Amino acid sequence: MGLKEKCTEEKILEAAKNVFMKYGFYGAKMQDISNQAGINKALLHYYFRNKEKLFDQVFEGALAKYFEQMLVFSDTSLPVQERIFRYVDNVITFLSEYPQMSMFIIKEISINQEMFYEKVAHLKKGSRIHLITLLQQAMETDEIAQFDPVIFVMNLHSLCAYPFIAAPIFKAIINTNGVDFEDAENLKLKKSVKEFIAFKLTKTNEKK
Amino acid sequence: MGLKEKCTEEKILEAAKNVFMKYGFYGAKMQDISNQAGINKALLHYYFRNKEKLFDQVFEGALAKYFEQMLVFSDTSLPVQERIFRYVDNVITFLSEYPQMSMFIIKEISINQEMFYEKVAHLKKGSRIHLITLLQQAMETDEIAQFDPVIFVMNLHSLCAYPFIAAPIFKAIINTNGVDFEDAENLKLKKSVKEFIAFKLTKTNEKK
DNA sequence: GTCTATAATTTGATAGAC
DNA sequence: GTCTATCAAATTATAGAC
Repeated sequence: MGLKEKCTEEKILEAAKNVFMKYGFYGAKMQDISNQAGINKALLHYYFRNKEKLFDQVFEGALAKYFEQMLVFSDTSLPVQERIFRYVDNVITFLSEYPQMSMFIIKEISINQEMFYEKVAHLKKGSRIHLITLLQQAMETDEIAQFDPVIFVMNLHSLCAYPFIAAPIFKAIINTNGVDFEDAENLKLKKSVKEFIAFKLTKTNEKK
Repeated sequence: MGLKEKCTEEKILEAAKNVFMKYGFYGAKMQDISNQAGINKALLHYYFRNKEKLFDQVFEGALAKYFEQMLVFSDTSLPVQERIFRYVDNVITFLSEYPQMSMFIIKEISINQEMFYEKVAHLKKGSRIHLITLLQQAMETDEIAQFDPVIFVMNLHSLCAYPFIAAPIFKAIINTNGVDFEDAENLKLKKSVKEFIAFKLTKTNEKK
């Protein structure tokens, strides 16, 4: 495969990523994608056969990147809290580069759940440690405090992902109040999330 | 307007709400809506002229309901923390009834931002107290601890809204682990969010 | 008000020249 | 590999009978 060929394919994938992420599968138009890639519409079909296959490639890439962020949970050389801290750093940095990533993945999954189960099964192969399992084990050895791990994981993901999902609405509301929520806020967000983690992992008041 | 007429219009709106929320504007098909409403496709146009106008009605209704949840911030008879607690109860109960609400609103806004600014401007007329303003005032009078109100509001909305947004993906991941995240978890979620609020509002360690 | 039938438009996909 | 021209299918919207 020549250099030019690969270049066109990448231009298409890049454009497809942008358009699919913004508009979703149905909202994205092949014409838009080819325009943004600066090539002819017929070439999309030449390289990817049809819309669905092009979408799949974009979607799988996004999902894989998202799951990649969680590899740090498996780093047994670090204490549990430190692993979670690093995950927070990773995922917030990652999402500030791809702010529409969470929304894209979730929206497409909510429309077509079956698709997801296949892809996840594939990604789980990587023998990674699940955060919930990790927390349960750390509670048994008293490395961390006792709490509901499911709720905690939900809270954690909420704190990290939602600010980017809700950026459009939040910006609109906040900006009308004279405050500005931009990338510079990421540091504050990381700090706040870690504060929450430390609070949950070290507090001693939740023993039912 | 007769009884039967109103009933048809409501059946359409109900069906349109379901279909638009699940599939978004582009993914929703007029045929699906009419099928689900149990009426003929042409009637959609008779009552609402076109797809866009039908969508607008659904969207505005959703947005208004969401903003309605925040009225409790203006209840000056309650202490600040109690207002926020009640908001958490309200919004989580509300979202468990309409779990696709947040996603729907955010997704459509991210596609068409201009639309939103009009609608928000309209909704802000209601002389309601903005939570950020409320927090700032409470900090000045030392009713609550000092912290960044913007990050806090972001955290708060994250903790409440994201679990419902991410329900499809979270269910898929968690369930494969043998755990189940269902409506019964709402109480635990409320408790956890309130714990976070109390922690932020009463802690004394953040003075830079 | 409600339906059937059909027009008009959009859009994904293909054929074939270069 | 890339383009133009065109097809085929899906979908919004309308016309007109009842």
